[in-house]
Amino acid sequence: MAKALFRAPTGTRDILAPESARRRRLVSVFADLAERSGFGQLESPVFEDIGVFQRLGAASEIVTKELFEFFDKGDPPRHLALRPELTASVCRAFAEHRPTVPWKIWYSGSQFRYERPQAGRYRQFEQVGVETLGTDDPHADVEVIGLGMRFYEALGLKQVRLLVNSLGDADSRPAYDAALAAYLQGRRGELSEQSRVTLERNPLRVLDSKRDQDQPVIAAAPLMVDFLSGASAEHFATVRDGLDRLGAAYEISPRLVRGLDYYTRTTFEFAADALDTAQNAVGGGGRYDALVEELGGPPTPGIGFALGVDRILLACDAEGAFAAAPTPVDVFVVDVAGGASAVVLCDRLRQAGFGVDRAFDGRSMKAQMKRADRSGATVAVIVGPDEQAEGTATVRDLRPGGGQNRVTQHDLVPAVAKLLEGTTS
RNA sequence: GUGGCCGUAGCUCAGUCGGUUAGAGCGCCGGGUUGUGGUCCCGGAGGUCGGGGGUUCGACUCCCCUCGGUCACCCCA
Repeated sequence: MAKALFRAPTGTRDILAPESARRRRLVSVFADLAERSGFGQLESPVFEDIGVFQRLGAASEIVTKELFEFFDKGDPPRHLALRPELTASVCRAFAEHRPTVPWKIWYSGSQFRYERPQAGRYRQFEQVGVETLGTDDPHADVEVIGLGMRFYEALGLKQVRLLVNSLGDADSRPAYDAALAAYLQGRRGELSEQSRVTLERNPLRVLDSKRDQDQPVIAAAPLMVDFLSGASAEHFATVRDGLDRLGAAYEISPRLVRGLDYYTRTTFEFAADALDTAQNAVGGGGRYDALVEELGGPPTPGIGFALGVDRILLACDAEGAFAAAPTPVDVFVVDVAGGASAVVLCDRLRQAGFGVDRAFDGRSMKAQMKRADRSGATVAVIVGPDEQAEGTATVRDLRPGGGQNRVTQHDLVPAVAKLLEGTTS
């Protein structure tokens, strides 16, 4: 047995059928939902000028150490990076094209982060998402969050929890940051070594720590909700009211921070309780009211989310939802008279709209019938020397107790259609 | 980037205290008389035991390195 010379790079993988079809269906469910909600698709490049992502914030690990970056062959070379997320690309596209607002888009695609892989975490991973730019109406927040919620429902997931928080705006955030930093500095000695480093860089992120040692300090930390400006508090209240009107079950999670530095006001996360791994966030997002401007566009508020396809599928596995299923063909053509007839009959049946497969390499009838059975086909079309000589084909019903009869090749399509009546294909 | 665990057929796994030609199930291929699948029976192919080095008379087994996987921290989808 020859040994494979190469394998998929660390953190990447091949997705074979039927899992690949399942992913395609998932994206299709999302696309339908988004388009029915007035979102149009944006396809943006897989790589961008590295500056697009560096605007995400110097304190984000995503841009400080997780970027796949490279130079192209330009003169001078361009400094580029594979996208680690899509919101920045969306904002760049907005600043570049200046579409009329509100601009509502959805996307799906691969993203890349250089991290150590683990359960639900890959270096190349796929997300679907939506973004609404050009309005800071809290009802836009509700529409976006509600869309995420309905998507999980559409997949059949039951154990997805919605967590919401507000990080405040430019009027409320500085006071909170100062209060939090002061508090954490005061209890610095109780924090883990890593949290002390985080504290210098971005105090808010200390709230994200999962280390046991930090929990007592975090539990007593000042809360953003107590620092919200009037406008921010009102925005948050309207979002919550809207979620209530949708019948959404959600939890206020006052320490929900999220990793991207650009978030303002509303932030939220979808946690899959069926996943007992550390990576149980199957989606997350929030409002980013300054990002477009950061990227050279006009001041433009935005709200959106990204949902992790890989993790959602893991959650589906855990809940037994949205199962992968092989896509069977309708007809299997068995040709034991040289195989030339199968070439023509397959083509004719496919043109008639049926799913059709066949065997190669001149295998025995028994072997080909076995293939036919395993293909999941309902009907086998058999051509042996007799049929070939008289221009006919044997049409066999592969279902238990099914019979067979011989028809002229001219009548093949209607004969197959008759047998397949009532089956879904 | 740091740490724990794990690498034996395509897949899931056995493999004794270090001892002869490394096994099973599933899958795959072929056969069970004249052209017919599923169940059953028989047979076959397929592994330099992740790679390299070391200890030993002898290594799948013990040690080191390396690569890969996995889980956790970190980070986040």
